[in-house]
Amino acid sequence: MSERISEAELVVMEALWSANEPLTAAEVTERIDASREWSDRTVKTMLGRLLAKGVLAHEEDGRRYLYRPAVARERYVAGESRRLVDRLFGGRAAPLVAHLAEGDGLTPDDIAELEALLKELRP
Amino acid sequence: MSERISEAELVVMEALWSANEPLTAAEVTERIDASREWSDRTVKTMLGRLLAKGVLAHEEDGRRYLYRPAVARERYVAGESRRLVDRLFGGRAAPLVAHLAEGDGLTPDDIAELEALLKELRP
DNA sequence: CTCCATCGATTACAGGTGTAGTCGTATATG
DNA sequence: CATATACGACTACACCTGTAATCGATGGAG
Repeated sequence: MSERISEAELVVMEALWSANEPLTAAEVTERIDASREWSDRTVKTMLGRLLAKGVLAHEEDGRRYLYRPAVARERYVAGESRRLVDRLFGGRAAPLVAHLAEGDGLTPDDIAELEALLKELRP
Repeated sequence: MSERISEAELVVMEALWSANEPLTAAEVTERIDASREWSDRTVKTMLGRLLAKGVLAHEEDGRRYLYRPAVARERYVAGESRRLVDRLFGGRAAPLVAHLAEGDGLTPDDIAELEALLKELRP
């Protein structure tokens, strides 16, 4: 089910997650070109690998494919977050936040948002 | 300065970070064997690569080396945390905490700790 | 009907990673 | 001193990743 997604592959996934409909390879490439300068070949390689990993699905549309995420972004992001917290903080989130805070990682907005969030979580 | 540390390499770094003194390759291997089952060759390969990446330093002790971290764990952990937040949350920490909370990632202790932390950060 | 553009599939290839094995040398053992 | 051993350096090799190029089929242009 959930093979790891590499960084370059993630760029492609983001393009598909942010579209709310299945895209052709060409459309994916267009949506990426803005930032990165990848050839369409490169994008197709990524699409193929993501298909093989099972994190993309494709429907046939004539002789081409329409690609669509097979894994929700929420799910992926939650998994990666957990991995990091487990690997580096023994599974505890508080030290992570402490680290982010230390390096000016938290804006006043973040702080307010977190306080609101915690208020909700408190029993 | 800060090349990326792979997952297997991280295991070796953790052994050295948790020791408060320089260790020989054999000592590093011992400290790892508890959990993983790596041959001493494998550990030596990691040590060599970490040296090449500049995240370890070594002093000679007779004809062997004593290895010692050249990068503080704090620094590494802060960097990795930032990378994740940038990649997946557009640089904002609050959504990360929200995700962790959602998946039972926060214990009541965590919540209390975070509230205390935020209280300090608030201007 | 012919030829070109396009599509997915397959192949390429260098650098990183996981997991060792081999080599030459120095040292401890007998 | 001779030899087994332990050390670091170098080598191995399959798989993943980033970044494409090539191939065979097909559909559209003329």
